[in-house]
Amino acid sequence: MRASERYATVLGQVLELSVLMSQDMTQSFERDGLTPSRAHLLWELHERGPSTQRVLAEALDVSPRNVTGLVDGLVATGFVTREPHPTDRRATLVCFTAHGEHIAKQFDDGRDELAEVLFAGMSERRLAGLEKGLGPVLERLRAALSETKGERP
Amino acid sequence: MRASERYATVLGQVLELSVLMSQDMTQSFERDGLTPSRAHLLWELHERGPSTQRVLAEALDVSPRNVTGLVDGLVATGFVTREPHPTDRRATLVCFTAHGEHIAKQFDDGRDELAEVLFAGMSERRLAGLEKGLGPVLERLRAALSETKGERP
DNA sequence: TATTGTTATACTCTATAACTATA
DNA sequence: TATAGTTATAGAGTATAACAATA
Repeated sequence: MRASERYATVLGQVLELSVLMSQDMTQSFERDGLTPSRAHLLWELHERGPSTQRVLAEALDVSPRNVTGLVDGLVATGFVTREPHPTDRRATLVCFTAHGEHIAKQFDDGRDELAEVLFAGMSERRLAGLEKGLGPVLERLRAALSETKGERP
Repeated sequence: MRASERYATVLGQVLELSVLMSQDMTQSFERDGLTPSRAHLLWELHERGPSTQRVLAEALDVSPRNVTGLVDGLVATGFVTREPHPTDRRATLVCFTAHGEHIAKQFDDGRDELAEVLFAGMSERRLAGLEKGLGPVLERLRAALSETKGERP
């Protein structure tokens, strides 16, 4: 098989994988009454602990105004609260409620379950091959994206 | 390395890949003044040739009303036209303009470029490893998704 | 003066339900 | 009666710009 054909085959797999993963993610979020964007915010909050909206806006690469809306929704549905920032009276700290914390922890479990679904019973050799193949692909994709992002300031 | 650790590593790669791919797709679409959803419609139209909105709605897994809006936008920006269906006067055929056709063909080129970015210079062996690793992952993910989809009728 | 978050406004994507014209 | 596409309505996600309170 020629290289260009192999490229097309593997790229097809990568593209399908990307589509299916995003479907899978979306479905898991909906399970808990969350939208994808709100779940993403919860995930970042889980990673960082109580954060200002400014920090969340940067983490999500989204406008501050947008974070206002997402946090509004999460407050209304009982996932997070807005607490006063201890030293900066302009800022608010977004914090988990007990329920929000619980759901966020389930994200970790969901990840483990997904890993089990995808890889259970795969040989160590096959897994290593996958890892070594994906590594350079990711590096190149990261590089390509940061280039094109830098091009438009 | 234990299997569960390997799982976590590879799953991390897969998740990042999925996020980066969707970023890459989004950026390429924007390049031509398109939104992601409209570009997706164009892609399906490119695959199928002139199609009714009903067919597009099913292909995109989206409501007929939504297709009306997407086609409205694409007509307004000169990518497609609505033509009368030759035998069914209820239906309209969505067809490319010359400009739309041209952009849709560029999608194919973009795919080739992306393949080049991701895989150029990779050994045949590494590529084969990647392909053989991704195959079963995709199968399992497809199966998992069709299961959960079937669960909620 | 600069930063945090908000209000104001607008556009895209999405859905369901009711309706028109046709099959 | 069923289907193709529309109007009507609604909600989420996104953005920019102007503004208040605070740093």
